[in-house]
Amino acid sequence: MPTNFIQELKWRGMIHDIMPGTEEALLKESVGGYIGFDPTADSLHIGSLVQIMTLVHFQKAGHKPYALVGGATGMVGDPSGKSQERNLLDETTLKHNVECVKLQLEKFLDFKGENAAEMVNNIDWFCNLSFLEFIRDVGKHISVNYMMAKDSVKSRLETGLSFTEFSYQLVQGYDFYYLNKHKRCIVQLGGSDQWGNIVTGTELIRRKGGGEAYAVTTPLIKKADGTKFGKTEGGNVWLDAKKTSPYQFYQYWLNTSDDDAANFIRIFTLKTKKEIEALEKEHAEAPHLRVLQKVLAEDITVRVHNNEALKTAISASNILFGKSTADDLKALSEEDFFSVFEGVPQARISQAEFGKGMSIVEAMAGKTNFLASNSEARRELIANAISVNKEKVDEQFVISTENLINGKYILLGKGKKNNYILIIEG
RNA sequence: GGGGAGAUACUCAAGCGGCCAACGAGGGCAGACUGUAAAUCUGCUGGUUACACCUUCGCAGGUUCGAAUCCUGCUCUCCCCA
Repeated sequence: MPTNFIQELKWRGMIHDIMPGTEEALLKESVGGYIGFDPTADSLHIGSLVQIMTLVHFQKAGHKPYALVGGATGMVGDPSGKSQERNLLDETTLKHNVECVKLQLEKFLDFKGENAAEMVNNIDWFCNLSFLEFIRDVGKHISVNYMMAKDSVKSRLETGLSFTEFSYQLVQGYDFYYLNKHKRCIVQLGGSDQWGNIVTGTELIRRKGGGEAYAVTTPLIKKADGTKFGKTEGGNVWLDAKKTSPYQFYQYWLNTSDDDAANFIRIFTLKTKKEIEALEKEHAEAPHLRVLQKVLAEDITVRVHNNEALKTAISASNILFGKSTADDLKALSEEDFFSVFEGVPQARISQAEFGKGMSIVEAMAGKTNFLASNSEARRELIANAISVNKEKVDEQFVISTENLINGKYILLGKGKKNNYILIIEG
């Protein structure tokens, strides 16, 4: 007997829109449900984490989750939320992306047991479907008028969209139909921008076979300060450790504002209502300890990466933001040093170039490009923002061999949050 | 087709012959405070071999001792009338 999936999402604030009858249908018996992931890059980013969590909850409620990687839909391009026609990815890149995304998704779901998760790729049912078959069997059931009424299409009529993007909703709709017919998939989940596409699917299922089909969408995640969720100056926050190091990943969550932390912990962790309320109380009593942010960051980092990565991220954070000194830095073994500072920008300079020493300005800008120009380095030095091995320095400072840790590397810093490692190669 | 307005640094927006590397606001960065927060206060926000020099105010020329500011042409944008 399944538990109440919809109520679970509701108290977590994860429901934007829901089709009438969905809750009842999901309570009757264990069924299948799916979410599609776009292979637009070779890694998912934390925006997709909402969708992943929805699938996780779906499975926990006793249903069978299907994670669909859009090998076929990726070839078409979803116009939803896009103001311009997209460029198509070539097939090789697409294949590569599909494989990468698949591997990432596999981490989160349980592929064993009665309601084991399943990975599907829509290229498998599209590759043998001919164009004529498609427009006869699928296109015949959905009117152009209906398709044009969708926001994703309507908002593009002024600027234009290709037939390819226009057809997208039919392609995605067919996915739903296919999974509904072959895998007993009765609900499609997704972000709120997917509502239109999902509904085309339920419509197709009803018209083509009279089957039952439902839809649930999650809200777009917003931050209280109005900036985009999941973005930093450096770009997206990725799930791939090669693109966003576990340290940066951990830091992103740790820096969640008080206003957002309570929402995020509901959405991105599996903590129960009781646990979360207790944490909120604790946080309210001692806000400076930032219990919510810490639990949030730890929980997600462990699930996306692993325990080991979390440990390193925490120790890196303690060293960079805690009370540690130059001596603590020097006490780290070389291996620890580099694993702690993985993901921190690095530059290498030859022994010859370093010579007996190097001015701090050259080390920050001229020779390394950590900062855009020597002028900027000077400005920051005057503002007392630059540190060498955690100690503030002034413009006169010259880095000498004595400052090098283990004789070969050194930690430079600008302000509280920017660190750079300079390595002298022998 | 006719008439008018405009194009200034990341964005908005002053300046209309020398005092302009260019007011101000936003954004960004940093300092203080703090909780690696918010709010607040302060400084910075073209480059360099730095009390000077160099490159910048749509593009290309010109006038002048000297122009972002004046003239000519070009490109683009907006508005009004038909």
